[in-house]
Amino acid sequence: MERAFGIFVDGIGAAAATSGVLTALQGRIFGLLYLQRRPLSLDEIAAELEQSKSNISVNIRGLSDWHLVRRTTVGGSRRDHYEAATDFWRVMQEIMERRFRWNLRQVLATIDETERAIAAERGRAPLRAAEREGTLFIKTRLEGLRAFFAAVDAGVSAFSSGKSFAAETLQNVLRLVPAHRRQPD
Amino acid sequence: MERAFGIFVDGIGAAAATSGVLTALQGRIFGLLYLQRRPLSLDEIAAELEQSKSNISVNIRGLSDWHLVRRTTVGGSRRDHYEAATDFWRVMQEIMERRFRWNLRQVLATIDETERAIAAERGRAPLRAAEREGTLFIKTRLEGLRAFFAAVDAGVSAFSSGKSFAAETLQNVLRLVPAHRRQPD
DNA sequence: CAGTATATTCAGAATATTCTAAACGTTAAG
DNA sequence: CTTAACGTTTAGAATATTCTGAATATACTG
Repeated sequence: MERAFGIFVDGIGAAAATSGVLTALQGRIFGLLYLQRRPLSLDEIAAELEQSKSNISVNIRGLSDWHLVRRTTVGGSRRDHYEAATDFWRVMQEIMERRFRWNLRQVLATIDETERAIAAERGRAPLRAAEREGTLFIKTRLEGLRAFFAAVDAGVSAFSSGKSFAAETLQNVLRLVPAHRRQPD
Repeated sequence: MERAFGIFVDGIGAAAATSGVLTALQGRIFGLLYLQRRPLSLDEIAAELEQSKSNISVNIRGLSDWHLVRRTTVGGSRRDHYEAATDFWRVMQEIMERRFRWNLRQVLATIDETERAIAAERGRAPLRAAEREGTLFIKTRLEGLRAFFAAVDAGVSAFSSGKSFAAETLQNVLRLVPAHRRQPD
């Protein structure tokens, strides 16, 4: 049984490490708790995974943030105990909202900032013909990027609030952008 | 204009850094190329971003892998030149297939391995009653995890091959697992 | 074929991340 | 009120990642 536990804990750890959301240790903590019938204390987790208690403490907070682990209180002990959550749908929603969509909006915000900077710049210097042409190109590019990211954002929003969402919707958005921006390849 | 460029390049770089898919530098390379009307050479990119050519070389390969950048050849020069791709749908498909689904399958493979290890272990030692009960619990947990990840994998597959996909489908999978595994919270 | 222009690989430097152990703060028990 | 049992913060050690410049490989030019 020891062997099987190790395989699971390390396997989930490895998957977590490449997820872009959790660290390897967070994956291992979750793996350990998930196969446990009772909540474990910080010290038990630290001993089992051969890590310092402080490291477990800080990493488990991240897991709680994603609702992958919950803190419970166990009778007869004043230690905090933790158990794995099993509502994976909730976890997924949380990640989509707080990570994925946040990331999409970073891009949208950057596009806005860039356009404001262009407008400010234009006000200052006189505009020659060649420059105006260049600015138009850039604006078109920015709009193309915005269209895509806004569509994905809307799609993720719809999905995570339970609505159906078709890939086609996204692809339609792409069809609306000027042809010169698309490439065959 | 300098100013606006910088904002865009760094903004996309920052977004890329937290995407879990690209590094900050890869984001900046893409940002730079995306606002360019003509392909740039490695040296031009290196100069613009103040990085060594070798670093650009290695990072741009990653961008090509995701189809975010394409290598072209420019008349009159024998340098490789690069331009930003604009088929973001394709990029997304690529990431979903080669990154996201690959990650999901890592988890599914770990579950398989774990179950095989349990079976092997059981063959060796004699099985006491308490142990059999414990094994049942673990198997149930593994099945719950598998159900979720398999459903997400199927969903992503459907989505990226253009079919519609409803969140509901996923949530239905969850409803099928034993009640004791779900938690109110 | 020799020479030059280019991209890539690689060893080690620079930097960022993760981890530990000690210090600190807080709460409960005696 | 004092002490012990915790969890958290923090400074620095350990480790991993990213970046550079030199060495190497590749391919074009004459």
